[in-house]
Amino acid sequence: MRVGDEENMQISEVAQKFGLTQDTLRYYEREGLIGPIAKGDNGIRNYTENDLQRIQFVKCMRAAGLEISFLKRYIQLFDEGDETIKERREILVEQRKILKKKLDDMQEAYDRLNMKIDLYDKNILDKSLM
Amino acid sequence: MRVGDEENMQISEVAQKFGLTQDTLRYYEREGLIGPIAKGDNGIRNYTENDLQRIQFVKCMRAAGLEISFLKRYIQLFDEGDETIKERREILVEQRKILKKKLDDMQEAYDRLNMKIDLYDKNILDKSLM
DNA sequence: ATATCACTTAGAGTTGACTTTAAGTCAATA
DNA sequence: TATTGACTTAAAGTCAACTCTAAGTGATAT
Repeated sequence: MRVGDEENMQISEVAQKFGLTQDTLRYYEREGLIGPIAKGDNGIRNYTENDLQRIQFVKCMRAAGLEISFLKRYIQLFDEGDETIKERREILVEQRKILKKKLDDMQEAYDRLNMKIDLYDKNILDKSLM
Repeated sequence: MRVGDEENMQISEVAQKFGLTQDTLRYYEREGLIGPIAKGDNGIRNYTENDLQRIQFVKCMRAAGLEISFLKRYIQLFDEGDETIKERREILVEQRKILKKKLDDMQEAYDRLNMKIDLYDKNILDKSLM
C-alpha cells in the first residue's frame, strides 16, 4: 500500500467501486465533470472522499441520461461559489422537467410492454396490432 | 387532394402527426422498423392506418430508449407469424427488464434533483456537497 | 413555360459519449 | 535485470441514431 494516503483511492479502485472504466473516469475529468484529481509525486491520481461524492453524483445523473454538457455547467457553477446559487437552481429545475418528461415516456412504454406481455400470456393477440 | 386514396397520408402529414422528421420516417423504413410503405404510381409513399399504428408503437418505444435493433427484431418476428410468439414474448420480457432498471435509475435521479431543489429553496446548502 | 413545392434516392456527415491506441513512466516481483 | 502490472498522455476510432446533401422527378401555380 502507498504510504501516507491510506484514506485515498487510485483509479482502478474507484472504477471498480462505481462500475465505471478508468477511461471513463479520466474522460469525465477531462470534460470537467469531476476533479481535477490531485496527483502524487508519481503522477498518479489520488481520489479523495469529496471526489468520490462527486463521481457518485455524476454517475447517478448520467444513468438518468442527463447530458455531460449540463453536468459540466452545473459543476462549474458549483465551484464558482455562492453567487451562482440562483442560476444553479434554475438549471436543476430545467433538468428536472426534462427528466420528468422522459420518466413519463418510459412509464408509458413500460405499461404498454406489460399489457402486451399480458396479452401474450393470455393468448389473445390481435394479428394486426404490434 | 390526391384522388382515390382519401384515407391515406403522405410522409409530410405523418411526420407532422408524430413529431418526427421525414428523414427519420424513411430511416425507420430502411431499417425495417416500419413498412415497407406502399407507393403510388408517382413513387410517393402512402401510409395506411396500419402503418400509422406501427409508427406509433415505434415512437413510443424509441421515446423510452429501446434500441432500433430490438425493434427491428421484434417487428421481423411479428411479420413472420404465429410460430414466433414464444420468442416475441421472451424479448418483450427482456426489454421490460432493461426498461425497469432505467426507470429506477431515473426515478433515483429525479428524487435527488427534487431534494436538491428543495435545499436550494430552503437555503440550506452544504458547500462540500453537489 | 417556368418556377415552386413535395417528394424521391444513395450516400456522406454529425453528435454525444465514450473507447481504444500508441507510446511511455514507474514500482514491484521472478 | 527483466518483465509484469498499474498507471500516464494525446489523439484517433467507434457506435447508435439520426440528419443532411446532391441530384433528380413530377404535379401544380403564375
